[in-house]
Amino acid sequence: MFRDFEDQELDFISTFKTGELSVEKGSTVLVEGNHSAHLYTVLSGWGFRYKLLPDGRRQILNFVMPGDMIGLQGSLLGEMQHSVEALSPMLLCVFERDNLFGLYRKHPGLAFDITWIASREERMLDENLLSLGRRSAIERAAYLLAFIHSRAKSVGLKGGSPNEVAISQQHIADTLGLSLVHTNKTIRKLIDRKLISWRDRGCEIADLEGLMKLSGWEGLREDKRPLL
Amino acid sequence: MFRDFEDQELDFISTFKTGELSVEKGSTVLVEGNHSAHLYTVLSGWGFRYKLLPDGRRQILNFVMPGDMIGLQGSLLGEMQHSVEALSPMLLCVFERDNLFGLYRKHPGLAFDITWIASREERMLDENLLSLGRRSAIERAAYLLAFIHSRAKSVGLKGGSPNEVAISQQHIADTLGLSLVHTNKTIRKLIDRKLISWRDRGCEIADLEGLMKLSGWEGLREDKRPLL
DNA sequence: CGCTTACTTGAGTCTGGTCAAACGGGGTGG
DNA sequence: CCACCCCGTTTGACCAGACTCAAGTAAGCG
Repeated sequence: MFRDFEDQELDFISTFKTGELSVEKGSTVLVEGNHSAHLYTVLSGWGFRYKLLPDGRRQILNFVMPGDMIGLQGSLLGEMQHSVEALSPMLLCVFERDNLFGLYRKHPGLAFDITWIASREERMLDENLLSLGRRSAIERAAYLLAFIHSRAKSVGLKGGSPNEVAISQQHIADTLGLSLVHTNKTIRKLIDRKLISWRDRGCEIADLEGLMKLSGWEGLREDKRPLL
Repeated sequence: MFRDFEDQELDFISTFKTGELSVEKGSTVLVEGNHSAHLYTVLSGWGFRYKLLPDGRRQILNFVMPGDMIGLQGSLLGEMQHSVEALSPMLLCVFERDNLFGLYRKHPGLAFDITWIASREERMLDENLLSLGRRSAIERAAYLLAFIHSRAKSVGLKGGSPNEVAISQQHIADTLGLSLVHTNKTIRKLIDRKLISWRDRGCEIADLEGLMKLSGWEGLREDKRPLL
C-alpha cells in the first residue's frame, strides 16, 4: 500500500523523528487553540479530528488512521483550529515542527509526499462536505460507513472481525451532523435493508456494494501512497 | 498581505509559469474526472469549487480568490474530483504540472509555500464542515456571508461598493446545503435583523460583527501569506 | 412587447430534532 | 451472588425546521 523509501530518506526520517507517543483510547491528542511544537504520524490505531462551536455542539471532521499526519495545520499556520481524540489506543511517531523546513530543504521527495498527504486529506474533506450538504440521512450514513470501512481495510486496521468498524453511534451522529436519536433510526434502516449489522459498539459491513450504490459513492480510487 | 519573494524564487517562477489564462464569468475552469496537465494560481476575479452527485445535486465546497491555487489535487493525485467555475471574469497564472517536482527540488521555500496554501484550504474546509454539520440555517448563512466578505476584503476583491459580495442566492443555497426557497427566507431574516442588505445580484454586509456573533465564528485569524 | 433570469411568497408535506422513558450488558461494591 | 449503576442503544410521541410545489413579481434584454 505504501511506496518505498530511498535509503537516505530513511536516514533523515530517523533523525527527524524524535520519539514515539502512545496514547490511550479516549484521550485527546491535540487541542484546538494550542500552539503545538509537534507533528505526528499515526503508526497504529485510529482517532478523529473535530471542532466545537462555542455552545458545545461537536462536529467530527474526519478520521485519522495509520499513515495519516496530524498537526500539520498547526505546524504551518501556527495554531491548531481543531482537536484530535483517540478512538482506540494509538501509537504516534513524533516530529519536531522546527525541523520541518529542514526536511523541505534536504529532501524534496519527502516534502512532496507531505503535500500529497495534505492534498489527499483535502479530497476526503471535499467528499464529506458533499455528503453533509447534499445527501439525505440514510445516504450519508451509507457513505460514511462505506468510507470508514474502505479506509480501514486499505491500511489493515481491524476490529474483532475483518469487516467490523468499532465506533459508537454518538460518533457517527457527530460525523453525519445528525442527532443521536435520528442516527439510531437511520442505522436501523440500514440494518433492515441488510446492508450492515450492528453488534455491541460497532458496525459490521454486510454489503459494501449496496452501501456505495445507495450513497452514490465511487469508492476511494487510490493508488500507492507515500508514508512518512 | 502577501510575503515577499527572494529574487531567485521570482526567476524560477517566471520559468515555471507557462502563460496566463483569462476565463469568462460562468465558464468552467476545471472539470471533475479530468487529468489536467495544468496547475493554476488565481491572479484576479473569483470562482468556486464544487462537486455533483450522480443525480445532479450540487454542493459548493469553497470559493477561490486571488492568491489561491486551483488544480493542486489533480496534479498530485492524478484526477480532479471536483470542478471549478468562474463567478466573475478571472485571470489565471498557468503552470505545468510536470514542473512541480522541479520546484520542490530547487526551491524548498516555494514548496513550503504550496503546502502552506494547501493547509490553509484544509482549515477553511474544516470550518465549512462544522457549519454544514452543526450550525442552523441562519447561523450558516451568517457565517458564510461573513466568511466570504472577510476573504474578499483581505485580497482586495470588490464588487460595486466596498462591502458588496456579488453572488446569486442559488450559489449561496448550494454552499449552505439548503434549498433555494429556504435560503431566500433565511436571507430575508438576516435583512430583517439589519445584518445585511440585498441589492440586485449581491449582498451588502451591514454588520460584520453581528454576523460573526450570530454564527459563533471567530474570523479568519490570518497573518501574512505566501503567494505563488 | 414578450422572454428570461433572479428573487419572493404562501401552503402543505416530510425529514429530522427534542423530550422522555426504557432496555440490556458489563462492571462494582456489598 | 446480587443489587445497582452506567453507558450505549432503542423506541414512541410530538414539534419544528427545511423541502417541494406552485404562483407571482421585478428587472433586464432582444
